[in-house]
Amino acid sequence: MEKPSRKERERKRRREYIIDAAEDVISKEGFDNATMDEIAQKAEVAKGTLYLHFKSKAMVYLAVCERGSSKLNAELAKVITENITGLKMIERLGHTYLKFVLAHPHYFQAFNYYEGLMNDQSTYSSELVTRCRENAQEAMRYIVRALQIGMQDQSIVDRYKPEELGAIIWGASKGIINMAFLNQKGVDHGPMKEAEFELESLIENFIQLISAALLKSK
Amino acid sequence: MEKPSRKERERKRRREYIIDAAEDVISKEGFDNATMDEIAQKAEVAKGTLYLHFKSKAMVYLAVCERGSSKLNAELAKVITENITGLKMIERLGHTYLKFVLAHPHYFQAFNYYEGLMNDQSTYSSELVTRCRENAQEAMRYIVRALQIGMQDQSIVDRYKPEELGAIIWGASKGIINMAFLNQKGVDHGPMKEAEFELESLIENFIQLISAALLKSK
DNA sequence: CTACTTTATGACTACGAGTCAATTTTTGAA
DNA sequence: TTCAAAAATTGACTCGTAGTCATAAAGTAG
Repeated sequence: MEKPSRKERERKRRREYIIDAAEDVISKEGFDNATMDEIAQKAEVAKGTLYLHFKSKAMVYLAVCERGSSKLNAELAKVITENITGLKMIERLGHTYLKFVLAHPHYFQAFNYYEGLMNDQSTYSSELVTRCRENAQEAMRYIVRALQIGMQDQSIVDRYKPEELGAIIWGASKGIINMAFLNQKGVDHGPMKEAEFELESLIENFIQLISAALLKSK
Repeated sequence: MEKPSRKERERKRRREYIIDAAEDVISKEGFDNATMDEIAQKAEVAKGTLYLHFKSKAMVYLAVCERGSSKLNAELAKVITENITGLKMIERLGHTYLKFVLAHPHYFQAFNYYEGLMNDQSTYSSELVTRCRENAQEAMRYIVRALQIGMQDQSIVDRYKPEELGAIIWGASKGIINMAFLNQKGVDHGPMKEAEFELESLIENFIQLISAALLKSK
């Protein structure tokens, strides 16, 4: 009989719709000011229904994080299939990431939310946390893959362990983009008031710097 | 007459004591779970008194951030006075930063809190926000200074603008340390489960990578 | 149609941030 | 030393929001 399956799909659809609503509210109100009541209203369900699908507000936010990181991974995956050198791939991954967070700033906030949660109470474990973590691991694996390709095709020095280098590049990219984001908010926020660096130029130079360090000079 | 000054000092002392209490509570309960009531109790004042010194919970947290960044800057400043090459200074700054956040994880969380605030509502402005921002700028300026020294003493290539490079190194360092922190929480958290990278080794390699990119090879 | 199960609802509770009228302490003039 | 005005302190209170749960509605099947 198809009924359990149909019901399951129905449930999934409703869940996705709630996440849509959450994204709307978050984008409009900001992460801190969004309320469960608002999200419920936007999703056209009662608050109680929200809690049938998500155990807590944090879980809703993590669902947004999961969706965002899945979307990001889909774009990163595309880069890996391109027929270019490993070094060029690293550059392309950086640009793809940058473009993604510029296009979807609320996902970037969701990523930060996830990390904040993990930092605060490691006592968090759930299906969603696991999936967010796995997505982050996957993103990093694309970088590692590009590094391996680059070491193979001789475009990248093989002095480093790709896994460790991948972690470094991933972390550093997030840090730089985070900082650059701060600078966009308000005229003179962020630590770089005096110099008017553009987010793009900053990332551009970072990629260049990494390339310089990775370049097989010979 | 000394009275207004004495009163002022008295007030300052009380304020510092409240920040002490906030740090205690934050360290024990975590940033999210800390409550104003707890902080008040720890500081041995009524909640109302807390609000005479700080306009909101956010301001208490920003005060912690400001104190932390001031302490960090004091340590970074010491490095700048050492009689070493600019390149070596960059390494030493990185290690100093790492040591600091390991010793005071709650300050690191406070830094992240500040950045989260700035990301969420740019509509925040106050004496404290300004000071936190200035402290962040100061930290970055130490890096820039080291880069300039390095370019002077020929230990660092002068291909890049020191200000921009400084921003990159500062942002990247924060990102890497943040990620490495995640990994410490719980056995298999963070995006680097499979490989057991140590925070230290990660930063070590990052510094090496930067050095490789900066090294004046000739 | 009916009895039973599943899903949805929103009034309600719990809790913590922030307020403020009342109280205590400090100050300084007489 | 006294006393009244000013300043500092208090904690009971309000208010908003996360999360709950008894009740109602919708769905299912015999």
